[in-house]
Amino acid sequence: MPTTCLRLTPQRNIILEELRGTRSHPTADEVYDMVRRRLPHISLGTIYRNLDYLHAQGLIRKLDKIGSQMRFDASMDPHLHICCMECGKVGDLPEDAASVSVRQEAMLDAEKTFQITGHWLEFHGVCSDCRTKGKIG
Amino acid sequence: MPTTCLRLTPQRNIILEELRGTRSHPTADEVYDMVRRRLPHISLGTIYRNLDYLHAQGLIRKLDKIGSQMRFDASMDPHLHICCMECGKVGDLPEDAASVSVRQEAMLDAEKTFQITGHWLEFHGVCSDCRTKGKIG
DNA sequence: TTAAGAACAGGAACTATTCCTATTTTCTGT
DNA sequence: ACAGAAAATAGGAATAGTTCCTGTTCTTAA
Ligand SMILES: [Mn+2]
Ligand SMILES: [Mn+2]
Ligand SMILES: [Zn+2]
Ligand SMILES: [Zn+2]
Repeated sequence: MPTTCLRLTPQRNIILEELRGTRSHPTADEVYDMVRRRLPHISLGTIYRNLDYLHAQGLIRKLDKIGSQMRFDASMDPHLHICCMECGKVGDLPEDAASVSVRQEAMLDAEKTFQITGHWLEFHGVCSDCRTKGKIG
Repeated sequence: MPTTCLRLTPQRNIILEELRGTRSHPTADEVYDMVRRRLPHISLGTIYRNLDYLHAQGLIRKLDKIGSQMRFDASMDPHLHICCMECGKVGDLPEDAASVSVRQEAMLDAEKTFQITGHWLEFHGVCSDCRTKGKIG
């Protein structure tokens, strides 16, 4: 059996290290800026390709529903996200902060057409920076 | 007091009528195709501008988290959405099909930084068309 | 060692959406 | 009804996040 081994090139390693070193859920070009300090000749295409690769390998998360740009997250333990409606900052919520309960009887009709496989839940709010700005300005 | 009156131009009226005549949650250029049959000279910019206007006036919904394109929905009664992971089709679920319960104690820590104002919940699944295609092909 | 495959840098292409501008339509006060 | 002001429109250019392409370099496995 051909083992689909994980190939960790220097570029992939450094992308992963940088992502693991932040809690800011950076966009692709924020990752680009972080990685370029250590690999000045890396290309943005390599950033995108390898973020996709690492996500496909199950090593990082890809948040494609938050804001207008994709964001990436190296923490794989189950948790929820909250996004500031003013500045777009993304924060973490503990996994048990909220739960989604589904009423089967109400789903039955929908299940005739759609087979439900999962869901996406995200929270919206205002971060502390934007709240203080709002009070002063 | 200056009353901010609702301006319903012919273009806006027809966009609204077409959107109210479908349950397909169309994208902007699908609305464009629908409206162009009745207004052959309308521009895509007018479609976008007026879909934004109608959304700002609270007359339609704008689904910006589903798939890679915005989708629009004229049914304003509260309901949830389910999106086919194969073809991107969007369907409705009754509002009481699912509920999100939030554990206040788990939120307290997060509330110190983020003030939570709302949330977004959407379901993922496979539509019946894609299920039959999968079985045959 | 060598051939095949994978990943790379750099930059072009793609595309959904927004922006710009000259023209037309609608509104408001007289 | 009329004139001036404000808003909306058509058409097309610009923007920007992401993907794709190409020639080159690196890695892996006989
Ligand atoms: Mn996170
Ligand atoms: Mn709907
Ligand atoms: Zn903020
Ligand atoms: Zn489908």
